[in-house]
Amino acid sequence: MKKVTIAEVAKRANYSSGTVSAVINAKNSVKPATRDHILKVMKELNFRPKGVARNLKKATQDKSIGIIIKDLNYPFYASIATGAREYANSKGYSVIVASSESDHEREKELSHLFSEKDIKGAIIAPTVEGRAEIEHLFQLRMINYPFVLLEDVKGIQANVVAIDNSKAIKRAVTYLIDSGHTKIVHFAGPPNSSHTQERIEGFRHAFSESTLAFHKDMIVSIGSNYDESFAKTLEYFKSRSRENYPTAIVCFNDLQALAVLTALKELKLCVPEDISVIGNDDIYYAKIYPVPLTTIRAPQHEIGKRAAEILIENIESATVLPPKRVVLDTEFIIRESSKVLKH
Amino acid sequence: MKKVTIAEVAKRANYSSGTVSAVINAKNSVKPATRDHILKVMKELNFRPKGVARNLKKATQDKSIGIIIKDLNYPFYASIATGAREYANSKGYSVIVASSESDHEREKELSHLFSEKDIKGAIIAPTVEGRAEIEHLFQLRMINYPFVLLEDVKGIQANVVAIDNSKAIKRAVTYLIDSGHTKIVHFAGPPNSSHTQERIEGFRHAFSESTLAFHKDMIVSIGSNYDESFAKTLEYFKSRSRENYPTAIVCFNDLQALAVLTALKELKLCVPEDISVIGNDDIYYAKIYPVPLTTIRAPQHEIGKRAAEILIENIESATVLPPKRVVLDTEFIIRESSKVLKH
DNA sequence: GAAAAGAAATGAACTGATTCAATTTCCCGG
DNA sequence: CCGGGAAATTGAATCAGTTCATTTCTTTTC
Repeated sequence: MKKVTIAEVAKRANYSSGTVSAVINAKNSVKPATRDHILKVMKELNFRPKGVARNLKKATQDKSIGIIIKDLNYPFYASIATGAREYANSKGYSVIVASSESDHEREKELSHLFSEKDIKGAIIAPTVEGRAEIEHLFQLRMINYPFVLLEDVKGIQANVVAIDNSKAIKRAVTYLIDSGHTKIVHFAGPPNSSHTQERIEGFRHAFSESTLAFHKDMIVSIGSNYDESFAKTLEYFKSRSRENYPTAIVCFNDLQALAVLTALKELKLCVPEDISVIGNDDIYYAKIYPVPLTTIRAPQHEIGKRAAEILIENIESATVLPPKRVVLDTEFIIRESSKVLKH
Repeated sequence: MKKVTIAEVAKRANYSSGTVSAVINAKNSVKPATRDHILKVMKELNFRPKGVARNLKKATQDKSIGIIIKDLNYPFYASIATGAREYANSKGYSVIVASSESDHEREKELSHLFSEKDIKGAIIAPTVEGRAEIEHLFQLRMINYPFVLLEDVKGIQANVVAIDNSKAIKRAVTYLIDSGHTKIVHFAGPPNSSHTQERIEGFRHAFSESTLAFHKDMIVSIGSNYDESFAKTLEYFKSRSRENYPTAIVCFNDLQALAVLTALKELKLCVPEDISVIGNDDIYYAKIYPVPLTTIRAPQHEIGKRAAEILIENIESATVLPPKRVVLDTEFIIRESSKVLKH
């Protein structure tokens, strides 16, 4: 199945390529009868003019940026994308989004796709599996392709807009300790995520600055998707006696926290009376939930906006700019899923 | 600021364009010293090879499709996109997503963007504002650009994968009527959406087949975003006496239904004891909610999958295929937010 | 140190559209 | 039926890279 070109259409229709081009571009210099005839031939041959070739000569260059997120369905990323989109749109850029599904290979493919399609730059939530596989980032850098990462990646100095996960969790845990909780556990995320590591670190750090001792049993791996977290929560509580229940759970993220809340309800445990639950991210649905979730708010909108800002600055710069690193503050939001035990 | 071309890099580096090209493409026929030198010049000039030109000659054509949804943050669309992505990926296609924000102009821009970038085809959730502005679809059709719509659009016969909104709502309302509800209202969506109209139609239809009379006060316009729906629900109940409260509310979509549930809680009205609430779509969060939502499930995953299937079939066809129209069934899911009044 | 082999670099042809000055066709008034 | 201006059409140049047969430069070998 060979590609049909404009030349073939022209030959078949007995007109020149210029006229066919005029038809495609809806120029009004073409006689209606000619136009109809050429359109008919185009349809017969299923002629699809190659966008790549069309744009080569075209004067007007479109402006567009891409975002590679890890999960289309997790509202956290959708909000970041929206923040980026709003800023980019205000600067005249279109925005397209793609999901890597936390798959390093797919991330690589997508970043190639973006650069090959002349998407002017990319915001990337990077997935680094095992040892740092970051050739694709160096590849982008080689062709001076502007990009901004949403997490630090070891081994490359690049534009980064991120939050301090460790500090954020530490703050929440310190709050729990200060409010009299002693039996605190962390329901941790997927082991291969750098976020998981940072959050565990923050958890430990809070203990090291308190009078309480950290114990590794306090870290419970509980998966990242809802169903898995729900099941593992049930399992966790069923496998221990009531006096060994924690009084507070710090979750990896809000979706997981919602799963925990639902599981606790099924176990007839009350939140926050029996157990305090703290989430992370402050996704849209965290505050909609009937027991509004105490959580650590990542400024999703702002993250997207700042990333887009830096990206566009790089795109429009005539020279290669030095990498920028922005760490945004999180906000600890106390709602109704946590309670103070003593003062 | 003129575009830096490979020729300039070549001249400045004292090598030929072929060698520079070899460097860009990481061919190993270049002497390391040469390579380093050319890379340095590339960086100095901030040379960004134009993807468009690179791809013109390249043998391997990438495979990719695009999806234009209306809202990145509404899980309904994210699920459709995911369904499409999974199928497309299995066929070797990359998928990119863009949001039109229900803005017809943006939809038009994005569809142009896709075709110009040689994204091989598009799935489009169309926004038709006021009179049918569908030139951009005809534009796509003219260049035989494959696309699939997620709603019927008047005035054009195209590939469509959709659900029967009217029928779906009718079913829910008939259920309510059969379970003894007499005071039923419909909290309708944004007036300019075809979905809103179809759902109102289904609501009326259920009444016309029952012994109950329809009255236009049963249709309450309540916006589409959460905050607006929440506020308007409060307002609705505060502006009438208790004996005029409905016993059942059929909502435009699930997000709205969640807003209604939250508002009712604030009003100290119990669901489903005092009032039954029915949603629409069955978004992910509908079942996570502590009062699991009775709703009408649109097979989001399936919609995306079928759309991608038809799209790819068209992309890979040597001839122009006749339009296909697929209407998928919805499923009425009774959970805990609704109750039967009598039998 | 010359010949052969291998490595590195060249540059013109090529990709598939658009563009636009030049040419041909059409149409209308005299 | 002719002339001239407008309308329609032509086709070669152009866009910015890749490709690859050919040439030039290095090594290696005896």
